[in-house]
Amino acid sequence: MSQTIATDDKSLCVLKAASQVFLEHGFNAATTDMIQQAAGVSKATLYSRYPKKEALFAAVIEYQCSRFTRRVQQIEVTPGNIRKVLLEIGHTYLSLLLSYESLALFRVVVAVADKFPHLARTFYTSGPGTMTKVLAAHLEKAANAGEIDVQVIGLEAAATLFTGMLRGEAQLIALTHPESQASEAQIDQWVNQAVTTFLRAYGNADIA
Amino acid sequence: MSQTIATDDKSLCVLKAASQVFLEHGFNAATTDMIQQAAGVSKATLYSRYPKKEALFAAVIEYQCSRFTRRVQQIEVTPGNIRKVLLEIGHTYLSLLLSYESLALFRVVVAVADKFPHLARTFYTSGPGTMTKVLAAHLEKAANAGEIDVQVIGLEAAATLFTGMLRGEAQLIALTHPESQASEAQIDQWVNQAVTTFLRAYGNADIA
DNA sequence: CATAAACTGTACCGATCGGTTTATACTCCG
DNA sequence: CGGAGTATAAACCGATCGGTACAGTTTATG
Repeated sequence: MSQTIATDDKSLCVLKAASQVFLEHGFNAATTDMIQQAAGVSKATLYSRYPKKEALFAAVIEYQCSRFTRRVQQIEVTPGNIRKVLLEIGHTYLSLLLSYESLALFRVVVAVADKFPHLARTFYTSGPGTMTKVLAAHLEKAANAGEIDVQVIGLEAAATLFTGMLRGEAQLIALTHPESQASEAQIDQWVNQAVTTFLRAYGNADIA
Repeated sequence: MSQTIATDDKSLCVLKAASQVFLEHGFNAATTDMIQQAAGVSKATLYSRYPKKEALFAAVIEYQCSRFTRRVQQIEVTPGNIRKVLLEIGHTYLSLLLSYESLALFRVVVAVADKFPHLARTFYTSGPGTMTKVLAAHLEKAANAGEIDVQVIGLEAAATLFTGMLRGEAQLIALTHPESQASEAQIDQWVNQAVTTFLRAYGNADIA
């Protein structure tokens, strides 16, 4: 556990290089030679830090998950009405989700979920789990302010439904069309549709 | 193209065996020996039908996609109000989506999307694309009957938002928790939440 | 400078895998 | 009967990969 987090200059260097290689090629196709070369480090050094390929892979995934969690938690919104808040959160989250690293992490983790169930669960908690919590907190504030009413389904369910709408089509297209990058306008459209729908369902009439 | 579809007894046998092996292990981890053994066929026969591992893989994915499309198109609903229709479609689709084969197909296709962009696009069109079309048709009927009003965003956008809500959390949990199978009650809850939210947003008041 | 530790580059081992070849048997058709 | 075509099991080839061994070089320390 203490060794999964790089405490060393070289360890961190290896971790970053391994992140690149694993995220680009996946677990099987990534070779230790590629990682060693990308890190500018000899094979012996690599194996002195991480005894097996699987251990290095686990460290990489946990590292990337923690980075992702941090970026989700750092999402800040300028105060305003709930529509503006949702638009801002939605745009930031969707942009993050459609970034190369997020998509690659998703691909890799899902691909090896059977082999590393522990990492898959960590990914779920780090990504969607954290986002649900963050969003639920904002929804609660809006509910207390009387801007929305989600009593019918609860805060968390409302949050996951919103992120579901947000993510749904966008992530699917990004995953299955790896050569094309979503435009900013396209992202805005997805966010707008999700926010509009959510507020029509749970926003108070004078806001929607 | 004409050879990607099995016209032969043995070809079909190989295709089915290869489906099992590829869906379970992914492209890299699946070996031609495993496929040959599962098909009860010699290596020479296998290579006489599909010249390379990649060709066999492509045939498998296309085959599975076409099966998936057929199953989506065959979703039939007993006539009734839009809420009942959405509940029924939602339940059927979500059950299909959370089945072992669907999840495995998703995992495999997404994992190799960079290597086989063509297959990834085929998957998108076969799965979510078809579902959107089917659902949009039902929504159109409901709109003509005055049960819903989706003029604000359009039929297709409404359909993708609904499937997004439906799929969102459910598929994510299934993908990252491979050892646990979603219960029927859990599926019902997801469907109910999505339908409720959708109708609160776009259903006419006397129905919601 | 001396010593120990760590690093490097490379060669190597054993295993696996995609794909080919071979030697043999079965089946159909004239 | 006989030959063409196709099936099979099994050995085999070349390449790749995870991991180890090792001889020599750098670096930190006292």
